[in-house]
Amino acid sequence: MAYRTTPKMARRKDEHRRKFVDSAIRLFGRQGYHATTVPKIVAKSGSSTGSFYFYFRNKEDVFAAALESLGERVAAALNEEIAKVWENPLLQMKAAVEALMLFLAENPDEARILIVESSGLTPQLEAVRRKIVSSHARGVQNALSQLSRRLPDMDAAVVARCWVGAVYEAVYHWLETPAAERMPATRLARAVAEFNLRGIGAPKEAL
Amino acid sequence: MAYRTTPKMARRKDEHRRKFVDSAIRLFGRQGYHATTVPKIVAKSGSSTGSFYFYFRNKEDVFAAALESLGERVAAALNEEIAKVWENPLLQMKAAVEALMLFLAENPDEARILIVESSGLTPQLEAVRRKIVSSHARGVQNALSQLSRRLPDMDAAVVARCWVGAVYEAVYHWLETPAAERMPATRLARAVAEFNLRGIGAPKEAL
Amino acid sequence: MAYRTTPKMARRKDEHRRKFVDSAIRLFGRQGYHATTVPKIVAKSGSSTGSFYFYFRNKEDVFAAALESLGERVAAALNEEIAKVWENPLLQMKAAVEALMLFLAENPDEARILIVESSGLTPQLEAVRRKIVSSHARGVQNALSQLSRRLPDMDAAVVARCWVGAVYEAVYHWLETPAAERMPATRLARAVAEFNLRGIGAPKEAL
Amino acid sequence: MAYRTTPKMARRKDEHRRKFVDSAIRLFGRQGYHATTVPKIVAKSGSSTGSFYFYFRNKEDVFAAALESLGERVAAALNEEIAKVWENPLLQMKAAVEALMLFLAENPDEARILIVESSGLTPQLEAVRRKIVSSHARGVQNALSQLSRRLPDMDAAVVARCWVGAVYEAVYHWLETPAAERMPATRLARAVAEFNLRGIGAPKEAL
DNA sequence: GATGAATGAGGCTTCATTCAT
DNA sequence: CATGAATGAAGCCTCATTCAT
Repeated sequence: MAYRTTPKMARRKDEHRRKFVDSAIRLFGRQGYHATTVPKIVAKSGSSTGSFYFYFRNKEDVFAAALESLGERVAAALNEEIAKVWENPLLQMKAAVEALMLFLAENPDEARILIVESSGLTPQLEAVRRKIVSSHARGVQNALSQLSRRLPDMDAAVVARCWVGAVYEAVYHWLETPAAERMPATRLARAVAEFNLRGIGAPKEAL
Repeated sequence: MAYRTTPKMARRKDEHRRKFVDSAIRLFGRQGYHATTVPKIVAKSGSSTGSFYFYFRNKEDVFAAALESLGERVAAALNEEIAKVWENPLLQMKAAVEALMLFLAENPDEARILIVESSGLTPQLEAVRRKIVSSHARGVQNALSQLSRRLPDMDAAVVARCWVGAVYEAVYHWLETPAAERMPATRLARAVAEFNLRGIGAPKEAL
Repeated sequence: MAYRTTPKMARRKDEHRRKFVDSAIRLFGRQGYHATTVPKIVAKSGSSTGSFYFYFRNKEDVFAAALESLGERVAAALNEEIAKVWENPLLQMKAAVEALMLFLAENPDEARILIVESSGLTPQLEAVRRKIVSSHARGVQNALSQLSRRLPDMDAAVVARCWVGAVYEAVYHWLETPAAERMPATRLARAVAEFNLRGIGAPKEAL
Repeated sequence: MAYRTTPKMARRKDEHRRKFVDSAIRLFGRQGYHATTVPKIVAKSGSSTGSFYFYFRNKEDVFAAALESLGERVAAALNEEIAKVWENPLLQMKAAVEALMLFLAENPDEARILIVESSGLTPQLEAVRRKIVSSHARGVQNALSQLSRRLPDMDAAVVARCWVGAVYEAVYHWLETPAAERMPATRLARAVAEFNLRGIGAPKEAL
């Protein structure tokens, strides 16, 4: 009678699904959305077409899953660093830039997906991407609002976008540079953080 | 008799080719690289498949042509504005941001091609794109080097990337915003210019 | 201990199987053979794929079961009505047409399966279908043979087919007509019965 | 300049398209709609997938084309025979049944498509089928209306359906019968014609 | 007996590109 | 030079069926 879903089965299912997402991240990050075909994801996962479509509605759906998984990890990395300096908004902002940059520098596939591959796709995916990017921008906007007395008058939304754009482009360029010619990631992170802090008009001591 | 090509014929040929490039820009800008098919370009150009492949090696080739055409127009727009304030590097930088932003805001198809659609493509195309983006960054870097005595020590290359990234992301977000909710392009341009100038440590008077 | 199957279990088993057949009839009747997928039948039955394949060899097998179930019900309906007028072959034929038509009109899913959905399938299924249709035709043929003296010379087998074809096509067309524009089923039944009786050369009084 | 479409090219195009339709009729008639795959049609046509989709929007589209081609041929066959007896509606009806039956008996693939394969498909195809079948039914209805004074009161639309249904089922059954056991097609045609004429109440002399 | 995850063959379709006219 | 019909590789996805639990 009714061998219902055992916990063991559930775990296997989760792992199977995660295997797909992981393979997808690797492929999307390296070959891009369009060059990554479902058969490739399936092959890399060591699974079957049928299973793929058991777990995902379609290719777009895995991409969304990849993006979400990635978003969670970025958020976790950011929050951890920000929490360490909770008492000071300026330090938070600096920590945020640096944490984000380091995460992206250390996870190039994820970085490419977030920065270049997830634009210009379907509205669905744009929405997922926007959720992630906006959460970065919003973090900046929040911090800015707490600092408003001490900072020059600015259009917070625009500034937040500049802030994010500076990070993304810097990382992207860094990733495109042959590894041998790259500066250390930490130095890159610091430079971008300084640019951004100056951009929002932070006092020199904060740098 | 039998001279091969009259000047008139050459002009006609150029026009034919240009028609393809123009159609391609409109389509790539609105539908993206992959959604834009060769048949669509041909149809919009009122020409034929055969002619298309007479003028371009393949689809990638029109995209490159579109990108180059676009790059020239951006450069022209930038140079014109920069030339007006040639005596002052800081003013030049401000003029550059504003000119670039206005150009992109007024040419959304071109903007989308440059910012979002040309990522994740073949190395060939990435190279063309990078050439354009880098030319912007290089302009910034040059200006910076002239100012170095008056500005804080910075990693000029990184700063230049931040600078470009801020512009692109701000425009991108602006373009994605429904037209009814957008701020005026000029205000956006000024806000970004200020962010960037502050980012490079320009004195307050320069803003 | 260890008797294998109690009567109660057997009943449960039957019910389980019948649930599948009923769901299948609904789906085959409304969506057709090919549009009806095994997962759909399973879902509608509130059961599981595994169980489905325990009770049926394959999809074709449920369809056959559906067809057979349907055949039995049609036969029962016919026999009941025919029995009421057992003494008079002409009345029997009239009763048969009317009973068949009313059954089909009242059971549109069954009608569609019998008339339209079961064509163009495998030889196996065609055989099952033909068995049912032929049983109708045979009934007609039998009745005809009893009447042969009073009726014009005819090819009984052909006439029987015409008889059945007239019924099916009339019902089919009636079912395809939007409910609002349909004539009452009883009137349809009478009209077809008259056509058929005239067709076999029945005297006017019999109509 | 401008080697526009020559007549020769146009003819080739027509022939290419017709080759597809012919192959499709053979396959649809023998294997049915679902068992007939696009690859099979392509193979039988000795052409290529690309060409197929150049001439037809999709599989449904060839089926419609096949149905239409078939409809035209049936109509032509009917009209020819009917024209020979234009002065007498009853003779017309008889001629119509016989012509239709002979056409179907001589073109079994077409017959199967019309009678069994074209039901229960998409609304689009149903519409095409209905157009053909209705043209038969309408022919009957018209003839009936001219005879109404001399015939018993009947529901003309229903009678027309019965008429068509009788023809179809009789032919279908005849086609399913092994060739060795079949009666001659002409005898079948006459038997069905008589059934139908009696069905509409034609006087004995007309048979 | 029951469950539902897993499989993979194969269908439909698109589109970049070639080539005869 | 121009035209557009022709090609076929390859992608996405469905679904009947199996099998471990």
